[in-house]
Amino acid sequence: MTNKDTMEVQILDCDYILLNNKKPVVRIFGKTKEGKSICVFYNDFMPYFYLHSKEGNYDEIKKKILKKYPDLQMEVVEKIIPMGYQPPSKILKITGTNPAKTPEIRDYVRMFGTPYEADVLFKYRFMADFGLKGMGWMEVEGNYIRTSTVKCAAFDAKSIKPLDKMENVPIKYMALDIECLPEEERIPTPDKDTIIVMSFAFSEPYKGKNDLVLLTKYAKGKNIVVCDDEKAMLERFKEIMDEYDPDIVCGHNINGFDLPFIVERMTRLGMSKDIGRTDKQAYCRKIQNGFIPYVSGRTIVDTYAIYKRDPWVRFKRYDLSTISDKMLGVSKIDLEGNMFEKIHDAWYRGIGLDKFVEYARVDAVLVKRLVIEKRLMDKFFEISKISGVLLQDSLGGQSQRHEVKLLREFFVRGYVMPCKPRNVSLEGQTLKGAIVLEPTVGFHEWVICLDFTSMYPSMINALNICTTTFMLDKSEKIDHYESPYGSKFVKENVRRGVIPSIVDEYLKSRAAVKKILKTETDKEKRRILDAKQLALKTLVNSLYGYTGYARSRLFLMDIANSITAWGRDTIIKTRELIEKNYKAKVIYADTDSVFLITDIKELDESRRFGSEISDFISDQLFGLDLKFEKTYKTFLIEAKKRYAGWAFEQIAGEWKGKIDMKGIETVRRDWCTLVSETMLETLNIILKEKDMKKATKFVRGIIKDLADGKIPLERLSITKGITKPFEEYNGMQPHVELAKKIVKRDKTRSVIGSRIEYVIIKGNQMLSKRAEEPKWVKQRGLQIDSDYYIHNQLLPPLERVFEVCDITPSELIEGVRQQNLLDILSGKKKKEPSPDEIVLKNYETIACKNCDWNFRRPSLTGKCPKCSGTLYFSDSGSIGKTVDFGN
DNA sequence: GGGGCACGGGG
DNA sequence: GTGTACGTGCCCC
Repeated sequence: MTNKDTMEVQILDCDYILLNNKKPVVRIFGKTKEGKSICVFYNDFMPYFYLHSKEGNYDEIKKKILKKYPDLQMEVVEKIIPMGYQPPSKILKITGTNPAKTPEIRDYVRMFGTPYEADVLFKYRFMADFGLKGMGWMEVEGNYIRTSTVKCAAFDAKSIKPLDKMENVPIKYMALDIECLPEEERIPTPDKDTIIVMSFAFSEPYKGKNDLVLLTKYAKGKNIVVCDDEKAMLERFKEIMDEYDPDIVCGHNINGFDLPFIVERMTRLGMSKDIGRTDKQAYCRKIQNGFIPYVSGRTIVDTYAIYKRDPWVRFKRYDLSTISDKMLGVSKIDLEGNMFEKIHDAWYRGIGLDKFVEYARVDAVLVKRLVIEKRLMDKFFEISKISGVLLQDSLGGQSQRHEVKLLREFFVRGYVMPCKPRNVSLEGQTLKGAIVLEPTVGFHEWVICLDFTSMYPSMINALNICTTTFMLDKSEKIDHYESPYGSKFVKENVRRGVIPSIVDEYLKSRAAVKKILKTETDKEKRRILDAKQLALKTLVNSLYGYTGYARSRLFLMDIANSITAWGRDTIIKTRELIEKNYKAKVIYADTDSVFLITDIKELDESRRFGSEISDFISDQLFGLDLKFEKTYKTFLIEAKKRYAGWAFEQIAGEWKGKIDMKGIETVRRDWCTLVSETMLETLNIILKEKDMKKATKFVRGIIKDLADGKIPLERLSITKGITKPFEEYNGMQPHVELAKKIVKRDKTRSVIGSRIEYVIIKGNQMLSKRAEEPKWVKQRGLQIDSDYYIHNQLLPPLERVFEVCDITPSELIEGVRQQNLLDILSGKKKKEPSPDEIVLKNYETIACKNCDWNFRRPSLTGKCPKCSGTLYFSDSGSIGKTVDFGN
C-alpha cells in the first residue's frame, strides 16, 4: 500500500470529464494553503436522479426502463416530496454512468412519472452530496498523479471531506483588455476585424512586471512586447495565461466583449482555446444580452456587470472612465475625438501610437485597481461560502445561489428537489405586492422612522412558511398557522420547514457576525466578516423573492401571496396600534417601515420614544421585530415612494445627519448636470435651512443665469448614444437628428456607435431639430434655448418639490420676467423678438385646436398626439397663436 | 400605475 | 454543458 498524502484545499472551480467514454471523473480546482494551484480528481461518483410514480408500480417501470437502458442501476428509496406537507414517498433512484446522457433518460422516463433532480449539474450534484462549497475548504486524502489533461498539479483523492475554515488563500488576479482594428466605423466584430493590442495588469508581478502590452506593430517603450501578427500575439497570450496562471481574470465588459472576441478570433485562426487550467476549450454561452464565460479552473470577473448590478453604488453611466473616476478618483486616458480615426491614425500612420498603447495599458491597470483596491470580490467569496455556488456562478443571478443551497439542505433532510419548471410563462403569475399607505403629502418636521428588521424573512421563520409545510388539505386537523391569504402551514412541532431553517440560519449567522465585528480588530478578518454579513443580508432578502419567482423549482404562488398578505396586515395593524396607544400620527408606511410624527422635537428623546413604541409593537406581533431606525428633522414627501428628508442616525452613539432621497432622482441620464445640481442644492436649502424663500431665490437665480446665458455649456449638455442606423429610429429624438446633421456637415464623420453630446439652441424649429454640439455652439456663438432648459429640464422636477411646499410654479418664473424687464431698464440692447420667438418664449401650456387635449410641453412631432391636430399656445399673450415646430 | 420597448458596455 | 439566466429607465396610455 502506497503512502497517502493529506492536504487542505480551497475550492475555486469544479467540472468533470468522462474516462474512456464511460465513467465520470470529478475535477475540483483549488489552491493549497501555500497558494499552489491544484486539481483534485475523484472517480467514485455516479450521476443519478429520481423518478416518482403515483401508482408506485416500480418493478414494472424498472423492467421497461431497463429494456431501453440496460446499464442503469435502479433502487426504490424513501424520500419526501417537498411540494406541500406530505409523508415520505417511495421513489425510484436511477443511477447512470454518463451525466450528459441524463437529459435523454429523464425525458424518456417522464412517461412513467415525475423526475426529480434530473437537471442538477453534475458538479453541483457531487458538491451537494459531499458537502463541498464554492470557495469553501476541503481535506483530501490520496496521491499526486501525472496527467496531461490538466496544467497544474493533479491529485487523485480517495476521500474528500469539507472543512470549516473562514480564511481565503491568496488569489492571483489578472486584468485584461483588448484593442481592435475596426474596418469601418462601428464596434468591432470578430468576424471582420482583428485584435491589434492586448494589455494586462497583474496583482503579483509576472516576470517582474506589473503590467504588459502586446501589440502587432512596432513600438518601443516599457513593458511592451511586439508580436508578428494576431495569431502570434494570441499564442503569447496563452503562454502568459499558462505561466502566470491567474485564478481570476477580470476586465471591463469582458463578458460582453473581450472574451467572446478572443474566443472567436482563436477559433477563426484555428487555435486551441485552452486558456484555462485544463485542455478544455474556453467558450462563451450566448444569453439574452451578452455571454456567460467559461474558462476551466478560473473565474472571469466583469467589472461592468458587477458595478451595474451593485445596489450600493449608482452612476449615471457605467463606462470604465466614469467608474474609475468615481471609485478611484482617476480618469482613463482620453483619446479625444473619434475613436475610429484615432485607431486608424495610430495604426496606419503612426500618429499617437504611444498614447494608444498607454491607453490600452491604463484600461487594464484601472480594472485591476478597481477589483483589488475596492475589494470587489470579498462579497462574492462569501456568497459562495454561504450558499455553496462556485465563484463563477456567484457572479450570476440570485436563483442559482438559492438552488444550490436548497439542494444541499434538501439532501441532508431526505427531500428531493423538483426539476425546474418547463416553459413557464411569467405572465399571469404576478403576485400582489407589498402595501404602501397613502402618504400625508407635504413638508413635515421631526418624523420618526421605524423599521421591521428583515420583515419577510422573519415571517417565513416565525410562521414556518415553506413548500414542505404548506397544507394541501386545509381541512386536515393539524397544528398550523393560517395566513390572511387563507393558506395554512403546519407548525414547527409537526415539521420544521426547510426554507425557514435556512432563513433562520442566515439571520442567526448575520447577527453573530455583527456581534463579532463589534470587537474584532484584525483588519483582514474584519473585511471578511463585513463581506459575510453583507452577503447574508442579500441572500436572506432574496430568498423570499425566489419562492415567488415563476421559474423557481419551488414556485408556489400561495407562498409568496401569503407572505405579502401577512406583511400588509402587519403594517395596517401597526398603524392602528400606534395611533390607538400613543400620541403619534402615521404619515406614511411602505412595506416594512412606518413614518410617524409626534410632538417631540429633540433627537435623543425621539429615539427613546421611537424605541418604546417599537418594543410595544414587537410584543404585540409574534416573531417580528420593529426597531427605531432614524429621525428626520425635516421630511418632504411628494407621493408614494417619492420623498426626501434630513435623516439622523445614531452611529456609535453619535448622531449623524444626511440627506436621504427615495424616488426623487437627482441623477438621471437624460438630465443635464445643471438640473441634478440645482435639484440637490434646492433640497438641501429646504431640508437643512427650512428657508423656502432662500430656495425660491436660489432657483430664480439659476433661472436668471440661464436666461442670461451665464450657465456654461458643459452643465447644459445631455449625452445619448447612437446605437443603430438612422432608419431604425422611429420618432424624433434630438440626439439622432443632431447626428444626421453632423454627418451631413462632415461626410468623413460617421456617428454610429458613438455618443452624441448636445445642447438645445434657440430657434423656431421643433425641439428635436434644435440639438447642437456644444463645440459648434461655442464656435458660432449660438444662443442656447433657455426657455427649453427652464421649462423642460429644470422646472418639472423642481415644481413637484415646491408644490408640496405650497409654492406655485408661477412664483418661480416671476424672476425671469423681472429679469427681462431689468435688461431693458439697464439699457441692454433691446432686440425686437421675432414672432416665433415670442411664441417659443411664452408658452405654458400647449393645446390642440381640434380636441380638448393640452400639454405642458410641445410634442416632438409638433402635432397633437391624440388626434394629430394643430397645436397652439393657450398661454396669456399668445392665445390663438399657431405653433410652428418647423414641419 | 402598469405595460411595452429600447438600451447598456466594448473598439 | 443533467444547458436556454437581465435590469432599468423612458414613454405612452
